[in-house]
Amino acid sequence: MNISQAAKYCGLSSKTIRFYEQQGVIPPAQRSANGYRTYNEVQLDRLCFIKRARDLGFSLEDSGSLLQLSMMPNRTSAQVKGKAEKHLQQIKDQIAQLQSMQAVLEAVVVQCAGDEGAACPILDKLNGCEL
Amino acid sequence: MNISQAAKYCGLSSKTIRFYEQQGVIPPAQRSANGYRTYNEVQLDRLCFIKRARDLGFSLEDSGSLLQLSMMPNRTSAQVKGKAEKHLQQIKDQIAQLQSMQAVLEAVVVQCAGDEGAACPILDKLNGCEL
DNA sequence: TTAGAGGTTACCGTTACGGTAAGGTCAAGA
DNA sequence: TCTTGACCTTACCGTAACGGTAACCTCTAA
Repeated sequence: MNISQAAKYCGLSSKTIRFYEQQGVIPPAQRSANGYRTYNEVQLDRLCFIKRARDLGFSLEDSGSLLQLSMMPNRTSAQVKGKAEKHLQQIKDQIAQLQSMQAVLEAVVVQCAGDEGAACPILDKLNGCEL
Repeated sequence: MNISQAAKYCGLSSKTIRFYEQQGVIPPAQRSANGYRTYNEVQLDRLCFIKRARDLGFSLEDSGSLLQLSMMPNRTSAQVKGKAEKHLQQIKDQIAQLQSMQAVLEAVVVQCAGDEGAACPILDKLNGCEL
């Protein structure tokens, strides 16, 4: 299986797969006689694993670590859970931060006429006026 | 007022202020005889404006555009509201995405024993097992 | 034979800074 | 006066996770 087929199968781009390989997130793909990368089921599974971890917001480095753990029989679920919980907390923090931005923005957008006039509560807010 | 004092006043770093100037987000600061940047109230206000916009999640480019609008008497509040609403929508999208990650992660973290065993629902999930 | 599709490496650009280096400036103490 | 430390300057590298582009090779079908 060529790289573009593997990419389509996993929902990645060819460039992304090469990048993962170059970063050491996945082991180097085997090459056929013409130098093209080839992928078998095991490699496909690894790619999909990384894709799923990335979709859950894990960093590429963490995704690689999780893949390593997944392949180690002597791992402990505590190791994995630790990483997952840490990541989960980061997500919660991000959500909280975004929600506070959202609250301020919504409050101020509602008050803005959005017409041809120059008066604007949004700019007032950014200028430090309390309102 | 020197750059580090201005930085402290606005809650920025000196490097960040220099970066903003170099990016054209704020006009170049005046220099005293020794070549040091100096800041007066007007410049401080601009810096704080950018800081507040950044704190609301606006990109540096958008923050600069908003500052431009703020200084233009012939602006319309519709221009500002348009940018704010677009940004607000992006924030909402980000929150939704993070929340879906959070839901999956929480569901799977709860099921993980987090002990010395190798069995791990988190890795199962990443390996594509439905559970 | 040739065109087009797909493969390869390599390098630049993105965002918003932080880190570090190499050097000039200023105020205060010995 | 000398020095020391804190502050300023510019300039360049690194970050995360790719996408874009160039220059070139390889395969397949008409």
